[in-house]
Amino acid sequence: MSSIQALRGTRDILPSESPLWETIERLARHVLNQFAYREIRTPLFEQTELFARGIGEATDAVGKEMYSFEDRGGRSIALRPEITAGLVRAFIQNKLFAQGGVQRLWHLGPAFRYERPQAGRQRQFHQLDVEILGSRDPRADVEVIAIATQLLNTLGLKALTLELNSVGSSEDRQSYREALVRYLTPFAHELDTDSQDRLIRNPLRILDSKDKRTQEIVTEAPSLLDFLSHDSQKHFEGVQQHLTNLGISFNINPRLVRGLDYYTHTAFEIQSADLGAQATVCAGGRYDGLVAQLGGPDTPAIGFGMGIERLIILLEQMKRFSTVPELDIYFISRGEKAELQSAILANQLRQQGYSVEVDLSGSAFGKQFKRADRSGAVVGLIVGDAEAEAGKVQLKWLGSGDQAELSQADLMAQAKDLKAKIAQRRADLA
RNA sequence: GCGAGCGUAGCCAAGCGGUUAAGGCAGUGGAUUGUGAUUCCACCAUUCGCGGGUUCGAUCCCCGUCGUUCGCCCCA
Repeated sequence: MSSIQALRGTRDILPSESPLWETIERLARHVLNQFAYREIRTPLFEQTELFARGIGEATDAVGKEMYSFEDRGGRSIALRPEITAGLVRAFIQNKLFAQGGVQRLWHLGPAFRYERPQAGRQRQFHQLDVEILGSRDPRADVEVIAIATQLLNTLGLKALTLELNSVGSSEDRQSYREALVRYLTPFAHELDTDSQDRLIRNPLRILDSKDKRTQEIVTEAPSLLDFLSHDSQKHFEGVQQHLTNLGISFNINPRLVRGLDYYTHTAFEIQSADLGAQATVCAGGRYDGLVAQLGGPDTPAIGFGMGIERLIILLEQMKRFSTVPELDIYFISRGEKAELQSAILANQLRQQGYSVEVDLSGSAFGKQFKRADRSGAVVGLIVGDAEAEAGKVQLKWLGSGDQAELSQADLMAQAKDLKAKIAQRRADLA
């Protein structure tokens, strides 16, 4: 145990898991392309102040969970606890607003929070972040939701629910907050201790308390939806209308409250029952004030973050994706001359577009065949002393065991043919 | 930050106070200098996360510590 371990809450993504990550990344890229979103890559760390100002000093993500430190120049730096703030900073700094119209952006990468790890939660975790800046139109809200649902559908995930709410403008929320506190204060001593604390710090969060008694009290509480201004209400109705038009079903949840300060109007979460305590795979909302708050021009925006690790948990439960690499050819050779020849042939075949693995062990043919079998290759090419002398090679179909000898020159001459046959063989198996 | 469970090989594990620390998978070598999911044999933990304590004796009991898992808080 004296060897160095990965830090708590961090994890290695091993070769057995990385194909799943690649699948998610590939499909995400594809769907985002369909929606005309463009990738942006921003730094993993930023000035601490960006997060303090953008996300909110009082939020847990910033107040107690941020990895912040002083660099060698005495600047206060933080690893990003989420992606939106940095993306908005880049939007402002690079004056992307000057290109007019709306900007559709996405980014996939790690974020960091100093929390106790548990199911679906790590200190370094990955998020797909999708944002559309410059539109107040409810269709923009629905567009990002449509991206999320299409991506999840493409991955084959079922049994997810879209929870939808509007938290209104900051004025709406302010008046609601007062009404809520007015209602709850007489019950203060009956609330669970966490909620008593929240009554002062962040009353809206009491709405989704897990405590039974608190839940009972909250059922009778005034509803946020009754405090929406006319405009807020109209926007919310627009969102619902467009969702319905697109055939995306949703569940209005007046208790859905987002954790970060910058949200306004639309708030949504996509949840799964199969994730344990962290049910949310994807969460987002509108943040019309954030860009201005960070020093940019007044720009409405909406987006979401999707937790890749949580997605992976769901996909692994389905066991739908293969983790076996696609290997065409496995080279078996023994003897100095044979090993030399097979190295050359392997390289030529790679240049022809094959994926080729060469057995380097020099061990008995029996062992090499065993490894060839397990490698998942379709074809085994064997060069021993006899073949090396005669300039030949044994071509073996590892599935059926059929084997034929041909000259190395013929092998290369028929390389195109072979490729079609390998594809055919693989299709037959699938 | 708080609560609970668990740490025996690369993986899955049995043992729960007496000293040879089961078994399975994987791996390596061999039976078989050249043909693979069959079979057989051998090898693979001076040691049970780490430190301390109790005991004649501790993988097993106690304390601490680290890690891990699940939950709370919070969140993707």
